[in-house]
Amino acid sequence: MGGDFGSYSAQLRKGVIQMLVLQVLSTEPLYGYAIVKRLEELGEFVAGEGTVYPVLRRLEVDGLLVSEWQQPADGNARKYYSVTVAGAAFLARSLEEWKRIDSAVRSLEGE
Amino acid sequence: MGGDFGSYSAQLRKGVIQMLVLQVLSTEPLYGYAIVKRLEELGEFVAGEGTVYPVLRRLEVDGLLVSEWQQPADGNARKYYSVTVAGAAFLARSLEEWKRIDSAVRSLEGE
DNA sequence: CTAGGTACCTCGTATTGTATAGTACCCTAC
DNA sequence: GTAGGGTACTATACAATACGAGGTACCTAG
Repeated sequence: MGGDFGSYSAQLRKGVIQMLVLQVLSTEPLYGYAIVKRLEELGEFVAGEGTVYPVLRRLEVDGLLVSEWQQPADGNARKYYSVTVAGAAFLARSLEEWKRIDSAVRSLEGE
Repeated sequence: MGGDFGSYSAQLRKGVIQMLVLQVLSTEPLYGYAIVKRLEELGEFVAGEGTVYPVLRRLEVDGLLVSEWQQPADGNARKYYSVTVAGAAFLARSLEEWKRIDSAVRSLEGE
C-alpha cells in the first residue's frame, strides 16, 4: 500500500454498497444500469457496473430483492429490482449497525 | 446468509477497525491488549484479539505505526504502538472518506 | 456503416475480519 | 507448590467483497 489510498477506500466501502443499493431501491424499483448512474450522481461515491451487478445478484439470491424483466418499446430489455419485506428489514438493521459504528468513530474524534 | 447478520456486519466493519485503531493511538501510545480492551468499551463495537493484532501488524508494515517493546517491573512485555506522520495523514484521509460515505448513506434516508 | 450510448453479465485478484489455537508470563488462593 | 485466571503476543486458515477488465447485444445519429 503506502500511498495507495484506493485499495483502502475499497475496504471502507465493504458492505456499504449493498446498503446503498437497498436504499435506492426502497424509493422505487429500478434496473441495474440506472442504479449505477444513480450512485454516480450521489456525491463522489462511485460504484461501477462490475460492483453493482454482482451485488444485485447476491441480494436476490438472499431473498432481499426480486427482479422482473421488462421490454421497452425501443431499447434494451431492463431488469427491474424491487425490495422484499426481508430486504426492508435487512436495510433497517444495516442502518442501525451503520449508525452504531459511526457513533464509535465520531466519539473518538478530537479526543 | 439469510438471517445471518453477523457475516454482513463483519463486512460493514472492513477498514473501519484500522481507522479506529489509528484514532485510539493518536491520543496516546498503547499496546495491543490495551487497544482490544479499549475497543470493547467503545459501545458495542467489539474487535477481538484475532482482529486487532493482524491489523496492528499490517499498519506497521505499511509504515503507519511504529512499535517499541517495553518491559514493566512486573508482568509481561508490552509492545507499544505509536502513530507515524504518515499514519496521521492516513487517518485524516480515512475520516474524510468516512464522512463522505456517511453523507451518501444519510442523504438517501427517508427519501 | 461506424461511433457511442444503453444494458446486461462474468472472471480473477487483492484485501480484510474473525475464529481458533498456541506460547508464555505473572499472581493469588488453596 | 500447583492449579487457575488474567495478561500479552503470534500464527494459520477461511469466507466475503470491491473492482477492473473483458465480453455480448441492441439502438440511434451522423
